[in-house]
Amino acid sequence: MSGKAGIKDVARVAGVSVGTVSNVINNPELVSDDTRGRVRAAIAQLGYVRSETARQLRAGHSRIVAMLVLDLANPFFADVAKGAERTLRDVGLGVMVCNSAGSTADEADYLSLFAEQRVRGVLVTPADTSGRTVELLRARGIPFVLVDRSLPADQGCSVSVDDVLGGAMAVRHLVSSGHRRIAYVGGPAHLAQVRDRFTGGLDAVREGGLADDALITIESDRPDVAAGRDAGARLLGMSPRPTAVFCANDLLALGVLQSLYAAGVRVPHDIALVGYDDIEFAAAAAVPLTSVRQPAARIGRTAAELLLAETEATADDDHIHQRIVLRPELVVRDSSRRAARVAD
Amino acid sequence: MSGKAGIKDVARVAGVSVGTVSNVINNPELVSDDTRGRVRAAIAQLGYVRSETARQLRAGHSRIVAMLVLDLANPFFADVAKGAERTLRDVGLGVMVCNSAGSTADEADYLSLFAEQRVRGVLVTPADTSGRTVELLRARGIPFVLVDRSLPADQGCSVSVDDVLGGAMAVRHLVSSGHRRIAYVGGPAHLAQVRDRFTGGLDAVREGGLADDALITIESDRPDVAAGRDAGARLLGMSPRPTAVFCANDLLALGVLQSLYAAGVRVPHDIALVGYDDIEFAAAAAVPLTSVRQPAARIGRTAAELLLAETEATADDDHIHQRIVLRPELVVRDSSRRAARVAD
DNA sequence: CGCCGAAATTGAAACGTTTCAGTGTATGCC
DNA sequence: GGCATACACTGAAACGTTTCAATTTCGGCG
Repeated sequence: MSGKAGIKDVARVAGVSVGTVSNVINNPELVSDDTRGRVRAAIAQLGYVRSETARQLRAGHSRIVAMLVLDLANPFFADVAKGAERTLRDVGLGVMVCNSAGSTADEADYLSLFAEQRVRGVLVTPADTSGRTVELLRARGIPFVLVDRSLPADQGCSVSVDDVLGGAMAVRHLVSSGHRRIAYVGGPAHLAQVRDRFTGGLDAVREGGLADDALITIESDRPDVAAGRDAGARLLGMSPRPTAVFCANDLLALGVLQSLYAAGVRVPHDIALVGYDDIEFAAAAAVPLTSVRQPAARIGRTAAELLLAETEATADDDHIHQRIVLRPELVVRDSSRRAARVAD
Repeated sequence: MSGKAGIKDVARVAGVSVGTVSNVINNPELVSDDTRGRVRAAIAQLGYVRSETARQLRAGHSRIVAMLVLDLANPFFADVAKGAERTLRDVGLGVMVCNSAGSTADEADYLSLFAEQRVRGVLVTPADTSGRTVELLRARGIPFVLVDRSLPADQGCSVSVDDVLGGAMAVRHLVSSGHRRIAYVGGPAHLAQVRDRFTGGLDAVREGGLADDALITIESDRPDVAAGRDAGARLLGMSPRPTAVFCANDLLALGVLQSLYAAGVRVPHDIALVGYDDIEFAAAAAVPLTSVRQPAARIGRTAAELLLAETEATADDDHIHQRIVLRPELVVRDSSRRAARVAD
């Protein structure tokens, strides 16, 4: 009895036409009080639920925005998703969060699914680095916004964070705390983010009047905790040993911390440590971690707003793509505090 | 040109009827090689993408399964979602992950959205504890499976983990390592999971021939890192001090660890520590954390399978609801190892 | 040579909405 | 009383598929 009632059934029970029922739902002010009451009663009685499917068919597009992230288990993306979700729900759009897990094939599968679903738009952090994903979306005419990646403004909207600035903030903090030998633990070098953060770090070193080799790179092959542990081990073997470490993300920093702790090296007493991303667990580490915060929720919100603007643009050309670059924020915690105190 | 082509356009270009085009897509073996070729060419030429929307309208339900979780940022749910996603994608269903953030109101909103979308089914961890959510789903005839919550088998399918057993495993481990005073740090007592884990712990204590007061409860108001820090502070003030701590989840344990570390109390040398959930960061802690692992991906997979079974049941009564309770697993790491060595 | 059945193809109905040009029906004005 | 006007409501078309009964085509067989 419940899943089956359609607008026609409601119309019959209320003794009106289907058009009137539709108006009661979508334009109540067009209908007389009396009729409206009868129709609402019929709806309640039948347990009628409007079929969004049929509605979409007529409208030509759905009320759903798809979000495709690299890793659902990464707290950063979870926060971005939350931010986007709130904004989109406020305007009545549903959000479908999907996980490409970094796989180009899965990403392509999802893009097909989205096209078939006629989603309203897509928020995406592409796994594919060749630009084919962006190309495909444009070719299919699906509005999209790149998240945590940037794109020349003529090619589409994007929201990213200034990684060069973030790297500079981290290293500037360490330099001004008196550190003169700083290790940079970075994930695979082919990632733009890893390179940008290094570039920023180098800027800060020079700014502080130090030579370039005050910043020593320790390259890790993956950006995770295990790789951080390895990097920590290598760090301990260096001589002279750096007095501070800047990691390209918090997972690496947590790994380094683990190594140092196991070896009895105290943080920040012996070595200061700075991470990147400020994931929830940065504050939860045994030594609360200084980190460069990515404004994750804000990224999500901004991306959602850009997508809405693009969606609402009536003519193709009355929308101007935007490339938004947000500022990160340095959150200083215990892991880098001692040196600061000494320097003061 | 791309987003606009319909099946009729394809039919016109290929010089066949719409029925034939549909057959090429859905039942290729019914169509002659020649025609099939022409139709496929037309599809490619026009960039035709089938409208899942129209398809759903005819079929009466969509190809999407909704998943409603309590907290997307919680790695546990992210893993559950991943497990479910894989299983469902293998049978061609899309997954829409939504986040109720524990809000009953948001949950209700999403349920309405799902009903309007005519989703194929719902995997849900209800924020609502009154059972109204389950009632609503049943009333609307939407197939559902409860995740990480259990339900009498006559009321619906559910997949949960045996929390009493998990608590017992953790405490048994500590008791057999020689601990005689064990603190239990638990979140708000009204949560069934918090109580169950305590019950299991008590079982283990008795089993070990100890008095009930060998397990001392430290109640925290929330299950997060900050609350864990508070609990750690209280723990340090106790006299005589427990030699081991069992926390109702890993976040609490990480908070406790932070307190202990700050106070110079060594883990596991001075105090052994066991968490619950085995989130990714348990292994990443400064002292890798012993924890009771919830088989998150397996929960997701199992729930998806149950939902599929329910969906595929043709008659209402040819499906028997199942209540599946999975076994947790104790993962021993450094945070509880020393005592074990001593006891051996 | 005509008929039959199988294979291939067709064309229209149906799915549940929204939209819109019309049809009534009071109301107010001259 | 006649007429314009606003208002309330109607009914059918359209959205893009799938499905299925009906039709055409064709080779083979009696």
